Amino acid sequence: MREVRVRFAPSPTGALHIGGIRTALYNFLLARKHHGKMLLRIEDTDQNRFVPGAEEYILESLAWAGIEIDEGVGKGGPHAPYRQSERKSIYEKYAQQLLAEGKAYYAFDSEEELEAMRERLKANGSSDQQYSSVTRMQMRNSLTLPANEVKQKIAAGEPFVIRLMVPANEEIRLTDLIRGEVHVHSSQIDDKVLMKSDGMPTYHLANVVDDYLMKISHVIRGEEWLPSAPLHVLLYRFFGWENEMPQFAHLPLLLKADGNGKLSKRDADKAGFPIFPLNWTDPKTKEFSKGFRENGYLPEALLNFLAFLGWNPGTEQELFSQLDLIDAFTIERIGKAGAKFDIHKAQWFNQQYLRAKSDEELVPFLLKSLDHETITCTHEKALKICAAMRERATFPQDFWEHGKFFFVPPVDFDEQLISKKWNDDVVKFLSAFVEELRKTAAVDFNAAKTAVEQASQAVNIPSGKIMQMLRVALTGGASGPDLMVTMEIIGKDETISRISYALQNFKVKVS
RNA sequence: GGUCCGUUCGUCUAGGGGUUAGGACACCAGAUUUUCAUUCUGGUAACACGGGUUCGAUUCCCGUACGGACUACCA
Repeated sequence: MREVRVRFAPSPTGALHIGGIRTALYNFLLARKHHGKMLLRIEDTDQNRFVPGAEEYILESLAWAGIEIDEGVGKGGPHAPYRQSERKSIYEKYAQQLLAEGKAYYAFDSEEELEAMRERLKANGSSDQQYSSVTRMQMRNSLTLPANEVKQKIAAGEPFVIRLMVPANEEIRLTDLIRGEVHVHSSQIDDKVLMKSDGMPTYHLANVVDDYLMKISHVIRGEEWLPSAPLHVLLYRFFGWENEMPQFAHLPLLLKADGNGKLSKRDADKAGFPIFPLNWTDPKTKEFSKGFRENGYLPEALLNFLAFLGWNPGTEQELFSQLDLIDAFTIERIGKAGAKFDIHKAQWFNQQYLRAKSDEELVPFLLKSLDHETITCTHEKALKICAAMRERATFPQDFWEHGKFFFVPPVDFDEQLISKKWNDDVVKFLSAFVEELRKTAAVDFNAAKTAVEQASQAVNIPSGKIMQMLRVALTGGASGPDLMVTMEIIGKDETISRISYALQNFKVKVS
Protein backbone atom coordinates (compact mmCIF):
# COMPACT_ATOMS: atom_id res chain seq x y z
CA MET A 1 0.00 0.00 0.00
CA ARG A 2 1.31 3.41 -0.87
CA GLU A 3 2.06 6.08 1.65
CA VAL A 4 -1.00 7.91 2.85
CA ARG A 5 -0.76 11.53 1.85
CA VAL A 6 -3.81 13.71 2.22
CA ARG A 7 -4.38 17.38 1.78
CA PHE A 8 -6.64 20.07 3.05
CA ALA A 9 -6.97 22.62 0.29
CA PRO A 10 -9.09 25.63 1.21
CA SER A 11 -9.48 28.85 -0.71
CA PRO A 12 -8.60 32.05 1.08
CA THR A 13 -11.94 33.64 0.28
CA GLY A 14 -13.07 34.40 3.81
CA ALA A 15 -13.26 32.78 7.21
CA LEU A 16 -12.88 29.04 7.28
CA HIS A 17 -16.28 27.48 7.77
CA ILE A 18 -16.79 24.93 10.55
CA GLY A 19 -17.46 22.33 7.86
CA GLY A 20 -13.98 23.03 6.57
CA ILE A 21 -12.59 22.16 9.97
CA ARG A 22 -14.40 18.84 9.80
CA THR A 23 -12.99 18.12 6.34
CA ALA A 24 -9.53 18.99 7.62
CA LEU A 25 -10.10 16.78 10.65
CA TYR A 26 -11.05 13.71 8.62
CA ASN A 27 -7.99 14.21 6.44
CA PHE A 28 -5.82 14.62 9.49
CA LEU A 29 -7.22 11.53 11.20
CA LEU A 30 -6.58 9.37 8.17
CA ALA A 31 -3.04 10.68 7.85
CA ARG A 32 -2.23 10.07 11.49
CA LYS A 33 -3.83 6.67 11.57
CA HIS A 34 -1.66 5.45 8.73
CA HIS A 35 1.43 7.40 9.78
CA GLY A 36 1.12 9.41 6.60
CA LYS A 37 1.34 13.07 5.83
CA MET A 38 -1.16 15.89 6.07
CA LEU A 39 -0.64 18.73 3.62
CA LEU A 40 -2.07 22.21 3.53
CA ARG A 41 -2.42 23.71 0.10
CA ILE A 42 -3.89 27.13 -0.48
CA GLU A 43 -6.06 27.26 -3.58
CA ASP A 44 -5.89 30.92 -4.44
CA THR A 45 -6.33 30.80 -8.18
CA ASP A 46 -9.23 33.21 -8.17
CA GLN A 47 -7.73 36.60 -7.67
CA ASN A 48 -11.10 38.31 -7.56
CA ARG A 49 -12.20 36.41 -4.52
CA PHE A 50 -8.99 36.68 -2.56
CA VAL A 51 -9.57 38.05 0.93
CA PRO A 52 -6.65 39.43 2.88
CA GLY A 53 -6.12 37.72 6.20
CA ALA A 54 -7.98 34.59 5.17
CA GLU A 55 -4.85 32.48 4.85
CA GLU A 56 -3.62 33.50 8.28
CA TYR A 57 -7.06 32.74 9.61
CA ILE A 58 -6.95 29.23 8.17
CA LEU A 59 -3.55 28.59 9.70
CA GLU A 60 -4.58 29.89 13.09
CA SER A 61 -7.85 27.95 13.06
CA LEU A 62 -6.12 24.67 12.31
CA ALA A 63 -3.51 25.35 14.97
CA TRP A 64 -6.19 26.11 17.53
CA ALA A 65 -8.10 22.96 16.63
CA GLY A 66 -4.98 20.88 17.04
CA ILE A 67 -4.96 19.78 13.42
CA GLU A 68 -1.26 19.59 12.67
CA ILE A 69 0.11 20.14 9.21
CA ASP A 70 3.13 18.14 8.13
CA GLU A 71 3.76 19.81 4.84
CA GLY A 72 2.47 22.87 3.05
CA VAL A 73 1.81 26.55 3.51
CA GLY A 74 3.30 27.76 6.76
CA LYS A 75 5.38 24.61 7.01
CA GLY A 76 7.21 24.10 3.74
CA GLY A 77 8.18 20.77 2.27
CA PRO A 78 9.58 18.96 -0.77
CA HIS A 79 6.75 19.99 -3.08
CA ALA A 80 6.84 23.72 -2.41
CA PRO A 81 5.39 26.11 -3.27
CA TYR A 82 2.04 25.08 -1.79
CA ARG A 83 0.20 28.21 -2.78
CA GLN A 84 -1.35 27.68 -6.19
CA SER A 85 -0.87 31.27 -7.26
CA GLU A 86 2.86 30.59 -7.05
CA ARG A 87 2.64 27.51 -9.26
CA LYS A 88 1.29 29.20 -12.37
CA SER A 89 4.07 28.03 -14.67
CA ILE A 90 3.54 24.41 -13.64
CA TYR A 91 -0.09 24.45 -14.70
CA GLU A 92 0.79 26.25 -17.88
CA LYS A 93 3.18 23.46 -18.77
CA TYR A 94 0.60 20.75 -18.26
CA ALA A 95 -2.04 22.68 -20.16
CA GLN A 96 0.38 22.92 -23.06
CA GLN A 97 0.88 19.18 -22.89
CA LEU A 98 -2.84 18.58 -23.30
CA LEU A 99 -2.96 21.11 -26.10
CA ALA A 100 -0.11 19.39 -27.92
CA GLU A 101 -1.80 16.03 -27.58
CA GLY A 102 -5.11 17.31 -28.90
CA LYS A 103 -6.87 16.83 -25.57
CA ALA A 104 -7.49 20.51 -25.08
CA TYR A 105 -7.98 23.54 -27.28
CA TYR A 106 -7.90 27.31 -27.27
CA ALA A 107 -11.19 29.15 -27.17
CA PHE A 108 -11.72 32.81 -27.93
CA ASP A 109 -15.42 33.19 -27.31
CA SER A 110 -16.46 36.32 -25.51
CA GLU A 111 -18.87 36.33 -22.65
CA GLU A 112 -21.56 37.64 -24.99
CA GLU A 113 -20.96 34.86 -27.46
CA LEU A 114 -21.21 32.26 -24.74
CA GLU A 115 -24.41 33.79 -23.54
CA ALA A 116 -25.83 33.83 -27.07
CA MET A 117 -24.97 30.16 -27.46
CA ARG A 118 -26.82 29.28 -24.28
CA GLU A 119 -29.82 31.31 -25.30
CA ARG A 120 -29.91 29.64 -28.69
CA LEU A 121 -29.82 26.18 -27.16
CA LYS A 122 -32.46 27.09 -24.66
CA ALA A 123 -34.71 28.35 -27.43
CA ASN A 124 -34.24 25.06 -29.23
CA GLY A 125 -35.49 23.26 -26.16
CA SER A 126 -32.18 21.65 -25.35
CA SER A 127 -32.04 20.25 -21.83
CA ASP A 128 -28.62 21.67 -21.14
CA GLN A 129 -26.67 24.52 -22.57
CA GLN A 130 -23.09 23.48 -22.41
CA TYR A 131 -19.91 24.17 -24.25
CA SER A 132 -19.40 20.56 -25.25
CA SER A 133 -18.89 18.09 -28.04
CA VAL A 134 -22.22 19.09 -29.54
CA THR A 135 -21.55 22.83 -29.53
CA ARG A 136 -17.82 23.29 -29.70
CA MET A 137 -17.70 23.18 -33.48
CA GLN A 138 -20.00 26.18 -33.65
CA MET A 139 -17.78 28.33 -31.50
CA ARG A 140 -14.67 30.37 -32.02
CA ASN A 141 -11.80 28.13 -31.00
CA SER A 142 -8.70 26.39 -32.28
CA LEU A 143 -10.88 23.56 -33.53
CA THR A 144 -12.90 25.74 -35.85
CA LEU A 145 -10.44 28.50 -36.71
CA PRO A 146 -7.53 28.05 -39.12
CA ALA A 147 -4.26 27.34 -37.34
CA ASN A 148 -2.54 30.51 -38.49
CA GLU A 149 -5.44 32.64 -37.31
CA VAL A 150 -5.21 31.05 -33.91
CA LYS A 151 -1.51 31.77 -33.80
CA GLN A 152 -2.13 35.31 -34.86
CA LYS A 153 -4.77 35.93 -32.21
CA ILE A 154 -2.53 34.62 -29.48
CA ALA A 155 0.41 36.64 -30.74
CA ALA A 156 -1.81 39.71 -30.85
CA GLY A 157 -2.65 39.21 -27.19
CA GLU A 158 -6.29 38.44 -27.72
CA PRO A 159 -7.74 36.88 -24.57
CA PHE A 160 -8.27 33.14 -24.68
CA VAL A 161 -8.98 30.23 -22.42
CA ILE A 162 -7.90 26.63 -22.73
CA ARG A 163 -10.71 24.13 -22.66
CA LEU A 164 -10.64 20.41 -22.11
CA MET A 165 -11.88 18.36 -25.04
CA VAL A 166 -14.26 15.99 -23.35
CA PRO A 167 -15.03 12.85 -25.37
CA ALA A 168 -18.54 12.75 -26.76
CA ASN A 169 -19.79 9.37 -25.82
CA GLU A 170 -18.20 7.64 -22.94
CA GLU A 171 -19.16 6.31 -19.53
CA ILE A 172 -16.83 7.60 -16.86
CA ARG A 173 -16.82 5.68 -13.63
CA LEU A 174 -15.08 6.09 -10.36
CA THR A 175 -15.14 4.36 -7.03
CA ASP A 176 -15.85 6.68 -4.19
CA LEU A 177 -14.80 5.34 -0.81
CA ILE A 178 -18.02 6.61 0.72
CA ARG A 179 -20.54 6.28 -2.08
CA GLY A 180 -19.28 3.30 -4.00
CA GLU A 181 -19.47 3.21 -7.78
CA VAL A 182 -20.45 6.50 -9.34
CA HIS A 183 -20.79 6.80 -13.08
CA VAL A 184 -21.48 9.71 -15.29
CA HIS A 185 -21.83 9.93 -19.01
CA SER A 186 -19.28 12.18 -20.68
CA SER A 187 -22.07 14.02 -22.47
CA GLN A 188 -22.97 15.44 -19.06
CA ILE A 189 -19.59 17.03 -18.67
CA ASP A 190 -18.89 20.20 -20.57
CA ASP A 191 -15.60 21.29 -22.05
CA LYS A 192 -14.38 22.79 -18.83
CA VAL A 193 -12.07 25.75 -18.85
CA LEU A 194 -8.65 24.62 -17.67
CA MET A 195 -6.74 27.88 -18.01
CA LYS A 196 -8.50 31.17 -17.57
CA SER A 197 -7.81 34.23 -19.66
CA ASP A 198 -5.81 35.75 -16.83
CA GLY A 199 -3.36 32.88 -17.10
CA MET A 200 -4.51 31.21 -13.91
CA PRO A 201 -5.70 27.63 -13.89
CA THR A 202 -9.19 26.69 -12.76
CA TYR A 203 -9.73 24.45 -9.77
CA HIS A 204 -10.01 21.36 -11.91
CA LEU A 205 -6.62 21.61 -13.56
CA ALA A 206 -4.73 22.93 -10.56
CA ASN A 207 -6.26 20.36 -8.29
CA VAL A 208 -5.43 17.36 -10.42
CA VAL A 209 -1.93 18.53 -11.29
CA ASP A 210 -1.09 19.32 -7.68
CA ASP A 211 -2.56 16.16 -6.25
CA TYR A 212 -0.50 14.19 -8.72
CA LEU A 213 2.69 16.15 -8.16
CA MET A 214 2.27 16.10 -4.41
CA LYS A 215 1.62 12.37 -4.49
CA ILE A 216 -1.74 12.60 -2.79
CA SER A 217 -3.18 9.17 -2.00
CA HIS A 218 -6.67 10.15 -0.81
CA VAL A 219 -8.81 13.09 -1.73
CA ILE A 220 -11.23 13.69 1.10
CA ARG A 221 -13.39 16.67 0.30
CA GLY A 222 -16.95 17.93 0.43
CA GLU A 223 -19.80 16.43 -1.53
CA GLU A 224 -20.08 19.56 -3.64
CA TRP A 225 -17.17 18.13 -5.64
CA LEU A 226 -18.84 14.87 -6.48
CA PRO A 227 -20.40 16.05 -9.75
CA SER A 228 -17.02 17.17 -11.06
CA ALA A 229 -15.11 14.13 -9.83
CA PRO A 230 -15.60 12.29 -13.15
CA LEU A 231 -14.03 15.26 -14.88
CA HIS A 232 -11.02 14.90 -12.63
CA VAL A 233 -10.84 11.20 -13.43
CA LEU A 234 -10.82 12.14 -17.08
CA LEU A 235 -7.94 14.52 -16.52
CA TYR A 236 -5.90 11.85 -14.76
CA ARG A 237 -6.50 9.62 -17.71
CA PHE A 238 -5.54 12.28 -20.25
CA PHE A 239 -2.33 12.90 -18.39
CA GLY A 240 -1.64 9.20 -18.17
CA TRP A 241 -1.69 9.25 -14.38
CA GLU A 242 -4.39 6.70 -13.82
CA ASN A 243 -2.15 4.48 -11.75
CA GLU A 244 -1.25 7.35 -9.45
CA MET A 245 -4.79 8.62 -9.17
CA PRO A 246 -5.82 9.20 -5.55
CA GLN A 247 -8.81 7.50 -4.06
CA PHE A 248 -11.81 9.75 -3.61
CA ALA A 249 -14.03 10.20 -0.58
CA HIS A 250 -16.78 12.77 -0.86
CA LEU A 251 -18.04 13.85 2.53
CA PRO A 252 -21.70 14.50 3.29
CA LEU A 253 -22.55 18.14 3.85
CA LEU A 254 -23.28 19.92 7.10
CA LEU A 255 -26.86 21.14 7.08
CA LYS A 256 -28.64 23.81 9.03
CA ALA A 257 -30.35 22.67 12.22
CA ASP A 258 -33.88 23.71 11.38
CA GLY A 259 -35.52 23.11 8.08
CA ASN A 260 -33.34 22.11 5.20
CA GLY A 261 -30.35 23.32 3.34
CA LYS A 262 -26.68 23.79 3.74
CA LEU A 263 -25.46 25.31 6.95
CA SER A 264 -24.76 28.95 6.31
CA LYS A 265 -23.57 31.85 8.35
CA ARG A 266 -27.00 33.42 8.21
CA ASP A 267 -28.65 30.36 9.73
CA ALA A 268 -26.05 30.10 12.44
CA ASP A 269 -26.48 33.74 13.35
CA LYS A 270 -30.22 33.29 13.51
CA ALA A 271 -29.93 30.31 15.81
CA GLY A 272 -27.36 32.12 17.90
CA PHE A 273 -24.33 29.93 17.52
CA PRO A 274 -21.01 30.38 15.79
CA ILE A 275 -20.09 28.95 12.44
CA PHE A 276 -16.47 30.04 12.30
CA PRO A 277 -13.75 28.58 14.49
CA LEU A 278 -12.35 31.96 15.50
CA ASN A 279 -13.56 35.52 15.58
CA TRP A 280 -13.69 37.02 12.14
CA THR A 281 -14.32 40.45 10.76
CA ASP A 282 -14.98 40.58 7.07
CA PRO A 283 -12.53 43.14 5.71
CA LYS A 284 -14.98 44.29 3.07
CA THR A 285 -18.27 44.50 4.91
CA LYS A 286 -16.74 44.93 8.37
CA GLU A 287 -19.26 42.36 9.51
CA PHE A 288 -18.12 40.68 12.71
CA SER A 289 -18.68 37.02 13.60
CA LYS A 290 -17.85 35.48 16.92
CA GLY A 291 -15.91 32.23 16.78
CA PHE A 292 -16.25 28.93 18.56
CA ARG A 293 -13.04 29.67 20.43
CA GLU A 294 -14.28 33.00 21.72
CA ASN A 295 -17.60 31.45 22.66
CA GLY A 296 -15.79 29.15 25.03
CA TYR A 297 -15.69 25.94 23.05
CA LEU A 298 -12.71 23.78 23.89
CA PRO A 299 -10.96 22.59 20.74
CA GLU A 300 -10.95 18.96 21.84
CA ALA A 301 -14.70 19.11 22.48
CA LEU A 302 -15.43 20.75 19.16
CA LEU A 303 -13.33 18.19 17.33
CA ASN A 304 -15.05 15.32 19.09
CA PHE A 305 -18.43 16.79 18.15
CA LEU A 306 -17.40 17.45 14.57
CA ALA A 307 -15.96 13.98 14.15
CA PHE A 308 -19.35 12.52 15.00
CA LEU A 309 -21.16 14.58 12.41
CA GLY A 310 -21.21 12.03 9.64
CA TRP A 311 -18.93 9.47 11.20
CA ASN A 312 -19.20 7.10 14.12
CA PRO A 313 -17.07 4.28 15.44
CA GLY A 314 -19.90 1.74 15.53
CA THR A 315 -19.66 1.41 19.29
CA GLU A 316 -21.57 3.27 21.96
CA GLN A 317 -18.59 5.29 23.07
CA GLU A 318 -18.96 8.98 22.29
CA LEU A 319 -16.14 10.69 24.13
CA PHE A 320 -12.98 10.40 22.09
CA SER A 321 -9.69 12.13 22.63
CA GLN A 322 -7.74 13.03 19.52
CA LEU A 323 -5.67 9.88 19.99
CA ASP A 324 -8.80 7.76 20.36
CA LEU A 325 -10.21 9.30 17.20
CA ILE A 326 -7.07 8.54 15.25
CA ASP A 327 -7.24 4.98 16.47
CA ALA A 328 -10.92 4.46 15.69
CA PHE A 329 -11.24 6.41 12.46
CA THR A 330 -11.96 4.68 9.18
CA ILE A 331 -13.35 6.14 5.97
CA GLU A 332 -15.68 3.16 5.66
CA ARG A 333 -17.64 4.33 8.67
CA ILE A 334 -18.40 7.76 7.24
CA GLY A 335 -22.10 8.07 6.46
CA LYS A 336 -23.69 9.16 3.21
CA ALA A 337 -26.39 11.51 4.36
CA GLY A 338 -25.96 15.14 5.30
CA ALA A 339 -25.86 15.92 9.01
CA LYS A 340 -27.77 18.69 10.66
CA PHE A 341 -25.79 20.84 12.98
CA ASP A 342 -27.18 20.68 16.50
CA ILE A 343 -25.50 23.13 18.80
CA HIS A 344 -26.99 21.46 21.89
CA LYS A 345 -24.87 18.42 21.31
CA ALA A 346 -21.81 20.58 20.82
CA GLN A 347 -22.52 22.19 24.18
CA TRP A 348 -22.89 18.81 25.80
CA PHE A 349 -19.50 17.74 24.49
CA ASN A 350 -18.00 20.95 25.77
CA GLN A 351 -19.50 20.35 29.20
CA GLN A 352 -18.09 16.83 29.27
CA TYR A 353 -14.60 18.03 28.45
CA LEU A 354 -14.80 20.92 30.87
CA ARG A 355 -15.89 18.67 33.71
CA ALA A 356 -13.18 16.19 32.98
CA LYS A 357 -10.68 18.81 34.08
CA SER A 358 -9.44 19.04 37.65
CA ASP A 359 -10.31 22.02 39.84
CA GLU A 360 -6.75 23.22 39.41
CA GLU A 361 -7.08 23.16 35.64
CA LEU A 362 -10.29 25.15 35.88
CA VAL A 363 -8.78 27.98 37.93
CA PRO A 364 -7.08 29.73 34.98
CA PHE A 365 -10.44 30.05 33.24
CA LEU A 366 -11.91 31.98 36.13
CA LEU A 367 -8.76 34.01 36.62
CA LYS A 368 -8.78 35.00 32.99
CA SER A 369 -12.33 36.33 33.22
CA LEU A 370 -11.48 38.17 36.44
CA ASP A 371 -8.45 39.67 34.84
CA HIS A 372 -10.69 41.02 32.15
CA GLU A 373 -12.89 42.60 34.82
CA THR A 374 -9.83 43.82 36.72
CA ILE A 375 -10.86 41.90 39.80
CA THR A 376 -8.18 40.23 41.85
CA CYS A 377 -8.67 36.93 43.57
CA THR A 378 -6.49 34.57 45.52
CA HIS A 379 -5.72 31.23 44.03
CA GLU A 380 -7.33 29.59 47.04
CA LYS A 381 -10.62 31.41 46.56
CA ALA A 382 -10.62 30.73 42.83
CA LEU A 383 -10.05 27.06 43.50
CA LYS A 384 -13.02 26.94 45.88
CA ILE A 385 -15.27 28.71 43.39
CA CYS A 386 -14.27 26.39 40.57
CA ALA A 387 -14.90 23.36 42.73
CA ALA A 388 -18.33 24.69 43.65
CA MET A 389 -19.27 25.63 40.08
CA ARG A 390 -17.83 22.79 38.06
CA GLU A 391 -20.97 20.67 37.88
CA ARG A 392 -23.00 23.42 36.32
CA ALA A 393 -20.47 24.91 33.91
CA THR A 394 -20.63 24.39 30.17
CA PHE A 395 -18.14 27.02 29.12
CA PRO A 396 -14.97 28.37 30.74
CA GLN A 397 -16.53 31.79 31.11
CA ASP A 398 -19.43 30.35 33.10
CA PHE A 399 -17.36 30.46 36.29
CA TRP A 400 -17.43 34.22 36.09
CA GLU A 401 -20.72 34.72 34.25
CA HIS A 402 -22.64 32.56 36.71
CA GLY A 403 -20.51 33.35 39.71
CA LYS A 404 -20.27 37.14 39.74
CA PHE A 405 -21.95 37.18 43.12
CA PHE A 406 -18.82 35.69 44.64
CA PHE A 407 -17.15 39.02 44.00
CA VAL A 408 -19.83 41.66 43.89
CA PRO A 409 -23.20 41.83 45.65
CA PRO A 410 -26.09 41.07 43.31
CA VAL A 411 -27.91 44.03 41.82
CA ASP A 412 -30.57 42.20 39.90
CA PHE A 413 -32.84 40.00 41.96
CA ASP A 414 -35.38 37.48 40.78
CA GLU A 415 -38.34 39.72 41.53
CA GLN A 416 -40.92 37.22 40.42
CA LEU A 417 -39.64 34.62 42.83
CA ILE A 418 -39.40 37.14 45.65
CA SER A 419 -42.96 38.35 45.22
CA LYS A 420 -44.08 34.76 45.33
CA LYS A 421 -42.05 33.38 48.19
CA TRP A 422 -40.75 36.18 50.39
CA ASN A 423 -43.09 35.93 53.37
CA ASP A 424 -43.18 36.41 57.17
CA ASP A 425 -41.66 33.00 57.80
CA VAL A 426 -38.72 33.84 55.60
CA VAL A 427 -38.18 37.13 57.38
CA LYS A 428 -38.40 35.46 60.79
CA PHE A 429 -36.07 32.68 59.78
CA LEU A 430 -33.45 34.87 58.14
CA SER A 431 -33.47 37.33 61.03
CA ALA A 432 -32.75 34.45 63.38
CA PHE A 433 -30.17 33.16 60.95
CA VAL A 434 -28.32 36.46 60.95
CA GLU A 435 -28.27 36.34 64.75
CA GLU A 436 -26.75 32.87 64.62
CA LEU A 437 -24.14 33.98 62.12
CA ARG A 438 -23.10 36.89 64.31
CA LYS A 439 -22.33 34.44 67.10
CA THR A 440 -19.92 32.44 64.96
CA ALA A 441 -16.33 33.45 64.62
CA ALA A 442 -16.12 32.71 60.92
CA VAL A 443 -18.54 31.21 58.47
CA ASP A 444 -17.32 28.02 56.91
CA PHE A 445 -19.36 25.18 55.50
CA ASN A 446 -20.05 23.54 58.88
CA ALA A 447 -20.66 26.76 60.74
CA ALA A 448 -23.14 27.84 58.10
CA LYS A 449 -24.89 24.53 58.30
CA THR A 450 -25.09 24.69 62.08
CA ALA A 451 -26.42 28.23 61.95
CA VAL A 452 -29.15 27.16 59.57
CA GLU A 453 -30.17 24.38 61.92
CA GLN A 454 -30.08 26.67 64.96
CA ALA A 455 -32.19 29.28 63.27
CA SER A 456 -34.63 26.64 62.13
CA GLN A 457 -35.08 25.42 65.69
CA ALA A 458 -35.29 28.89 67.14
CA VAL A 459 -38.21 29.97 65.00
CA ASN A 460 -39.60 26.50 64.45
CA ILE A 461 -39.63 26.71 60.66
CA PRO A 462 -38.19 23.97 58.45
CA SER A 463 -35.18 25.32 56.59
CA GLY A 464 -36.16 23.73 53.29
CA LYS A 465 -38.86 26.33 52.81
CA ILE A 466 -36.60 29.33 53.00
CA MET A 467 -33.42 28.14 51.34
CA GLN A 468 -34.44 29.46 47.99
CA MET A 469 -35.05 32.92 49.41
CA LEU A 470 -31.70 32.78 51.18
CA ARG A 471 -30.18 32.03 47.79
CA VAL A 472 -31.93 34.96 46.15
CA ALA A 473 -30.73 37.25 48.92
CA LEU A 474 -27.15 36.10 48.50
CA THR A 475 -26.88 35.61 44.77
CA GLY A 476 -29.86 37.35 43.24
CA GLY A 477 -30.92 34.25 41.35
CA ALA A 478 -32.76 31.03 41.93
CA SER A 479 -29.98 28.65 41.08
CA GLY A 480 -26.32 28.31 41.82
CA PRO A 481 -23.82 26.28 43.75
CA ASP A 482 -24.29 24.85 47.22
CA LEU A 483 -25.41 27.59 49.59
CA MET A 484 -23.20 26.63 52.53
CA VAL A 485 -20.18 26.67 50.26
CA THR A 486 -21.33 29.97 48.79
CA MET A 487 -21.50 31.53 52.25
CA GLU A 488 -18.11 30.14 53.14
CA ILE A 489 -16.62 31.75 50.04
CA ILE A 490 -18.20 35.17 50.37
CA GLY A 491 -17.52 35.19 54.10
CA LYS A 492 -19.40 36.07 57.25
CA ASP A 493 -19.59 39.83 56.93
CA GLU A 494 -20.71 39.83 53.34
CA THR A 495 -23.27 37.11 54.04
CA ILE A 496 -24.78 39.08 56.88
CA SER A 497 -24.71 42.26 54.87
CA ARG A 498 -26.55 40.76 51.92
CA ILE A 499 -29.22 39.11 54.08
CA SER A 500 -29.70 42.37 55.95
CA TYR A 501 -30.11 44.20 52.69
CA ALA A 502 -32.76 41.73 51.62
CA LEU A 503 -34.58 41.98 54.95
CA GLN A 504 -34.76 45.71 54.53
CA ASN A 505 -35.66 45.91 50.88
CA PHE A 506 -37.62 42.83 49.84
CA LYS A 507 -41.35 43.24 50.14
CA VAL A 508 -43.29 40.67 52.13
CA LYS A 509 -45.97 38.89 50.25
CA VAL A 510 -49.39 39.83 51.56
CA SER A 511 -51.52 36.76 51.85
C1' G B 1 -35.13 22.13 -16.36
C1' G B 2 -30.90 18.45 -16.62
C1' U B 3 -27.17 15.33 -14.07
C1' C B 4 -25.51 13.25 -9.68
C1' C B 5 -26.10 12.12 -4.44
C1' G B 6 -29.11 11.14 -0.33
C1' U B 7 -33.69 9.64 3.15
C1' U B 8 -33.96 5.05 10.72
C1' C B 9 -36.86 8.93 17.00
C1' G B 10 -37.04 16.59 16.95
C1' U B 11 -31.26 16.06 16.25
C1' C B 12 -26.55 12.82 15.75
C1' U B 13 -26.74 7.83 14.75
C1' A B 14 -26.37 1.84 15.47
C1' G B 15 -28.42 -2.08 13.06
C1' G B 16 -29.71 -5.19 9.16
C1' G B 17 -34.15 -10.43 5.35
C1' G B 18 -37.36 -12.83 11.14
C1' U B 19 -34.92 -7.51 16.74
C1' U B 20 -39.45 -5.62 22.40
C1' A B 21 -35.48 -1.49 15.96
C1' G B 22 -30.22 -0.10 20.29
C1' G B 23 -27.38 4.28 22.09
C1' A B 24 -26.44 9.68 22.69
C1' C B 25 -28.31 14.94 22.75
C1' A B 26 -32.78 17.50 23.65
C1' C B 27 -37.50 17.08 26.14
C1' C B 28 -40.82 15.13 30.21
C1' A B 29 -41.57 12.54 35.01
C1' G B 30 -39.87 10.35 39.61
C1' A B 31 -35.86 9.53 43.31
C1' U B 32 -31.63 11.59 45.91
C1' U B 33 -29.66 16.40 47.45
C1' U B 34 -32.43 20.77 54.20
C1' U B 35 -31.84 24.94 48.39
C1' C B 36 -29.94 24.86 42.99
C1' A B 37 -27.19 21.90 39.95
C1' U B 38 -25.04 17.17 39.65
C1' U B 39 -26.28 12.03 39.92
C1' C B 40 -29.74 7.95 39.42
C1' U B 41 -34.27 5.65 37.48
C1' G B 42 -38.05 5.78 34.10
C1' G B 43 -40.85 7.86 29.88
C1' U B 44 -42.49 10.12 25.04
C1' A B 45 -40.40 9.47 20.18
C1' A B 46 -38.12 6.73 14.07
C1' C B 47 -37.26 2.73 9.55
C1' A B 48 -40.60 8.88 3.70
C1' C B 49 -44.38 6.52 0.34
C1' G B 50 -45.91 2.79 -3.45
C1' G B 51 -44.80 -1.48 -5.96
C1' G B 52 -42.00 -5.87 -6.53
C1' U B 53 -38.43 -10.26 -4.89
C1' U B 54 -39.37 -13.48 -0.57
C1' C B 55 -42.65 -17.90 3.68
C1' G B 56 -41.21 -13.07 5.67
C1' A B 57 -38.76 -6.69 4.23
C1' U B 58 -37.24 -1.28 7.78
C1' U B 59 -33.08 -4.11 5.54
C1' C B 60 -32.53 -6.29 -1.47
C1' C B 61 -34.60 -4.21 -6.45
C1' C B 62 -37.64 -0.55 -9.14
C1' G B 63 -40.46 3.68 -9.07
C1' U B 64 -42.60 8.16 -6.53
C1' A B 65 -42.10 12.02 -3.15
C1' C B 66 -39.00 15.02 -0.52
C1' G B 67 -34.15 17.10 0.41
C1' G B 68 -29.31 18.43 -1.20
C1' A B 69 -25.12 19.32 -4.48
C1' C B 70 -23.67 20.61 -9.27
C1' U B 71 -25.04 22.84 -13.85
C1' A B 72 -19.11 29.95 -14.09
C1' C B 73 -13.01 32.15 -17.28
C1' C B 74 -15.75 30.31 -8.16
C1' A B 75 -13.62 27.04 -5.47
